[in-house]
Amino acid sequence: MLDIKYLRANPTEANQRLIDRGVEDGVLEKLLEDDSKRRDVIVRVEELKAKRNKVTEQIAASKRSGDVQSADQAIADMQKLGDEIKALDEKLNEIDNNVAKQIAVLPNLAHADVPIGVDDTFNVEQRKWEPENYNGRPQAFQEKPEWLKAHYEIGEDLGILDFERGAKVSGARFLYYVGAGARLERAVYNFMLDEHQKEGYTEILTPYLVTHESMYATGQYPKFEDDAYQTKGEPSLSLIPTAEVALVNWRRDEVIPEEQLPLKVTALSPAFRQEAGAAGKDTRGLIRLHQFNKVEMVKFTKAEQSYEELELMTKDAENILQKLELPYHVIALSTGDMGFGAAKTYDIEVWFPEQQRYREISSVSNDEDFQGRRGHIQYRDENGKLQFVHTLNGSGLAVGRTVAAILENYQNEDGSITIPKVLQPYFGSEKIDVNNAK
RNA sequence: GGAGAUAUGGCACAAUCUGGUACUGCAACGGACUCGAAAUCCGUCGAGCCAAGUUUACUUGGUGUGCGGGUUCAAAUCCCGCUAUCUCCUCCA
Repeated sequence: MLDIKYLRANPTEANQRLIDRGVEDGVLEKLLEDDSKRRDVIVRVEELKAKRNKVTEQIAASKRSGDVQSADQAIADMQKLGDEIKALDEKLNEIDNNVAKQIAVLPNLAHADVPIGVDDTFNVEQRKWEPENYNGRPQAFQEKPEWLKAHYEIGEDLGILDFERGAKVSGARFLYYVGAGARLERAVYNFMLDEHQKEGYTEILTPYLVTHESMYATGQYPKFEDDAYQTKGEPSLSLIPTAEVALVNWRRDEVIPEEQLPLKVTALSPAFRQEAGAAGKDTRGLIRLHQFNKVEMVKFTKAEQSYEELELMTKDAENILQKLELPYHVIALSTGDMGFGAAKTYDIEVWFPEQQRYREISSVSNDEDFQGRRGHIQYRDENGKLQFVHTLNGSGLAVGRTVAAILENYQNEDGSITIPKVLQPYFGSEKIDVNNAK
């Protein structure tokens, strides 16, 4: 949520920054008009309430002193005032809700660093990384050999990814991992969690169903309600679209002791997404599923340290790819390509040799105080004043996409898969063989 | 799922039956005593949120007794609904 005081004080600047984030011109103007109406009503109703409080005190005093007559007179006078207050309160309530609704759907403002642009063509590459030693693989398969297969073909040929039965049981965009496939997935997320723990993140296991209030605090609701799965009945719960929701809300409505900041947590969870609006995109393979595993990192930080921590968190995600020896690059997202709550985002994209292109495998964002404000997550600064924490979130990494990247980058001409060195202790062997993929 | 109990400042609690400035203690903060500290004494102390005014820190008003409603001139107190916690029963991994 944006700070209404900032919007009031800097309407022109705020309007331009909102336009950069894809908000229509005029939306802010309407909001500020209603906000001004709101304050007019507050002034009026508070005057009346102050009067009522005074008279009520007098009534109490009269009754104590036994002056029943003047008390009765005052009570009769106050009846009308009570009705007025009630009517104004109702009106104020209506305006309040109206203003709250308008501000709830405004995205976060972008940090000054962020490239301005309407879509992903304005993103800017920050750096590129390739392993020195490809374990005997042709370098990034930049000249694509004829035998090179897409990850889903390898997976199906080896019998370790079963998309067909996934579709039978749950529909499109679901799958079964079988044997070595399931084990590889487990090796990957165990490796990731261990790495993050070494960097000081506390491992958390979270609920996967959360209230609408939680979805509001992290910014999924009310604007993106169609993207989530919800349970029937009261209260309706939402399946988390990312562990970020469960991790950030962990400390909702709390004041975090300053000395605990930055507070770093990590969690493995399935992520459930309707993928509304992605029909026909990435229909094959592990790239875009309704349910996928992801290891997520979240940080709660003080305001002045959040950008430094954003760089560090990005490095923590990159560290995983470097140890897995997978080529990637880091890009800074433009104002038009960032998510709703982000003030600045780096995407990490990993090389898929069969597609001959980079695909997103991690997204690391600083939301500044956007979520802290929505979810009332605070800390006391050195002056003892309450401040909203800054929150950061990043995939570290999407597990399914990592498995896909390993299958494509580590495939051999005979159809077998070499297991990346760092995963071998987790996986239990060095290879997935063609004839023995269990 | 059924029954009962509980929810009040940072903490512990009183006021709830019988509506009328939310008690007290601890902690915290300021001061006195002291070379200094402890003890003692005096004083302050409802966090937060909203608004107005002076301008950066205050002042005033509103709100604030788990949450949401209702009754009333007035609600911690009466009425309705909800949530969480505890106990018992039931069920279960």
